Amino acid sequence: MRKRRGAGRPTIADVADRAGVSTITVSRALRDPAKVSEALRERIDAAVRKLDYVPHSHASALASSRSNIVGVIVPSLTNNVFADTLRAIYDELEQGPLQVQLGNSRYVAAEEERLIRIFLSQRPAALIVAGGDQTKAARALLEKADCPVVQIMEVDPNPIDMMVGFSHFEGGRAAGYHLLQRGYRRIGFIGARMDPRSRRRMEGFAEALRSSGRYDSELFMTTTRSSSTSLGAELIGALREKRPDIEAVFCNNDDMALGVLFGCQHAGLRVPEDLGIIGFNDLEMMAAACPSLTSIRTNRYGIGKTAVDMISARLDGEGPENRVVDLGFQLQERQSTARRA
Amino acid sequence: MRKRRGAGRPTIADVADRAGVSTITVSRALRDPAKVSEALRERIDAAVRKLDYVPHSHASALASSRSNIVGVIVPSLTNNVFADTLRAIYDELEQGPLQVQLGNSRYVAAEEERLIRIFLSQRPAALIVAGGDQTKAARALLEKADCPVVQIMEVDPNPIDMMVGFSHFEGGRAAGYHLLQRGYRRIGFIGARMDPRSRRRMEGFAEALRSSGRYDSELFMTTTRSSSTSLGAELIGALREKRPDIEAVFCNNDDMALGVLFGCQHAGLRVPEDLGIIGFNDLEMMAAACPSLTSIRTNRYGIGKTAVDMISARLDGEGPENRVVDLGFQLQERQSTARRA
DNA sequence: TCATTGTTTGTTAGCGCTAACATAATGATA
DNA sequence: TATCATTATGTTAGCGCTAACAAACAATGA
Repeated sequence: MRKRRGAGRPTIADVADRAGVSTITVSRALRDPAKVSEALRERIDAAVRKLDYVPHSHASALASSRSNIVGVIVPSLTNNVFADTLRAIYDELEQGPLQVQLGNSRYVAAEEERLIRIFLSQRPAALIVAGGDQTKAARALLEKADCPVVQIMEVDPNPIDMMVGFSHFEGGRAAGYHLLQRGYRRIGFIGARMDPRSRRRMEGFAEALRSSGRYDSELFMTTTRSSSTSLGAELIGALREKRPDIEAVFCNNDDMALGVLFGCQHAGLRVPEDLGIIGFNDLEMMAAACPSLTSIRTNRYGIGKTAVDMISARLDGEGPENRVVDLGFQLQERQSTARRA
Repeated sequence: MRKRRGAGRPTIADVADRAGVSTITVSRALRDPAKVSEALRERIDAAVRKLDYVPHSHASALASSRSNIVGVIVPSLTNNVFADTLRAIYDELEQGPLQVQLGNSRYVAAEEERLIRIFLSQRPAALIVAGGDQTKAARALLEKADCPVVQIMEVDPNPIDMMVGFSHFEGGRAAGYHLLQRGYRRIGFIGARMDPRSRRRMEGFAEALRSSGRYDSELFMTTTRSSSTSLGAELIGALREKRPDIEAVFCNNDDMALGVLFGCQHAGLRVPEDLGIIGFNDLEMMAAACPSLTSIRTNRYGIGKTAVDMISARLDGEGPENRVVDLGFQLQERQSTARRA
């Protein structure tokens, strides 16, 4: 006799035998209990517990051409911004039958496209991708994917399917208005990485300054290097060397803002008297810093939670109420911009 | 005729037809090209490219009882320490055929055990878990798992299978010796979360102080709350209230150390003159801070990279050279402990 | 009473792939 | 040349599950 493979763990057939029913009834009892009578359901549940049965997800995926995997593609694993959103996704998803599969696109659109291909080849239950700047090919793939797709971190009137986030342009603009309102006049911008979302923040910021005739491109300094605290310190140094008259600066994220603060302290500058600082995202340390740092607070955990809610609603057959959800942002005013206007 | 399911994407049979060979030959050509002759291999490769064929991982996993998934279980997604290690794992793994599946145990041993069960039920190619403090049941499961298992972040003479990390006890001890050597006398400890690794750091630290007769339990303050910058500021305030004579403090991680710095600045204390500060991990911002912060540097990226190397070696049939790899740590002396001894 | 509808359970045939065995082709050896 | 070992390819039978169809049964109503 030919050797049996993979023997060992109990299968759905073992459960069916023990409960005295057919395998399909077990399958139904596990996936959609309402389809099975009370009596059988109880016998099946007992058998499952007794045998310590765990469904074989690969077999299920093969038979149904539908896996229990939710693919999540983010551009960075080290950026705290995504960490909070990921945490929410895991918190929400790990309770149900769905599993997270995480991909790291490293801020490279082609890499994102490659990951989308790989994930789609596994027939995911749903897909979550960051932002709205996919390649044409990637967008086409996602549009014809027969699973829910949620774009996170941004809002856009033309989502691929669903979207939850906030307007980076408006966030940047709010930062600009705040500095203007505080009476700062020579206002600059420091940005690292300059991915599409950072760019939109910068554009919103520039727009605000322009509306008051205060836009000065010489005070804008960007780099494609990845953001870090030391880079923030370095760039404010370079910017002040070029333009010692700078009065305030908006940083494209909080790490950079913290670095600017440290740079000022090393240079003996007073914040906010000599330089006003505003960051973006409002990470936890911003409130603790000395002086505390003004920032634009974003609801990163809420974005992850909402994305999963949207997916769940769709999988349960209810369309979500809105295909695009704007979770907004709030200005957190703190000492670093508290100059007497 | 009964409706066919899942039609659509090309299967291995389509590739086989086009290349004029059997399916098993295609399967072999893709998994182990050396087993197939040059001529066929080329025809198969051409067919694969032409059809844009992507293997169906679930079908493969089902047939072979072996998936291409490497399960990774970490206690936190927001802790930067794990972010660096995860990044390394992704960097190394995403080049090959293996996929990462990430689980978040939230520092709860029972949750870790649950995740281990789920992951093992998918017959992973390998498993990476943080630390050496699994529940008995979890350890038993991992010991009889028929896949490579790597414990990361720590070293221990009795690994489940393989291990890469460093000694937290020694790291803590090094911090203690450093403060003693700098001439600090009333030396304290601030720790949040107090997971097993933090506890070992504290024990090593206490050991160092004891060896000089400088251990004072009143100067040790811990909490199970999760670590954050604001918590660091809060705890140093509480500690100084109790013992205003404290001269230096070791924080169980860098976030806490940064918070202590901010707390001192808010209170008008000079660092390092009034209070010496040393952290743990040496995150990027430590060098940028003002004053720059002393820390124990750990090789987090290297840990992830080594873990994957060990797995690859094992999967390629070569055992790794050593089952336990100690990547060590280095003291990074900076301004925050630069008191004239 | 019997057709009609809905509900519950079962039978069958795969999903796409690979392990195990089988066989053909090739080379080495006596 | 016959024999054996080796390599290259093929045939067959599942892996564990679920979609589609089928059948049995109960409830309903004219």
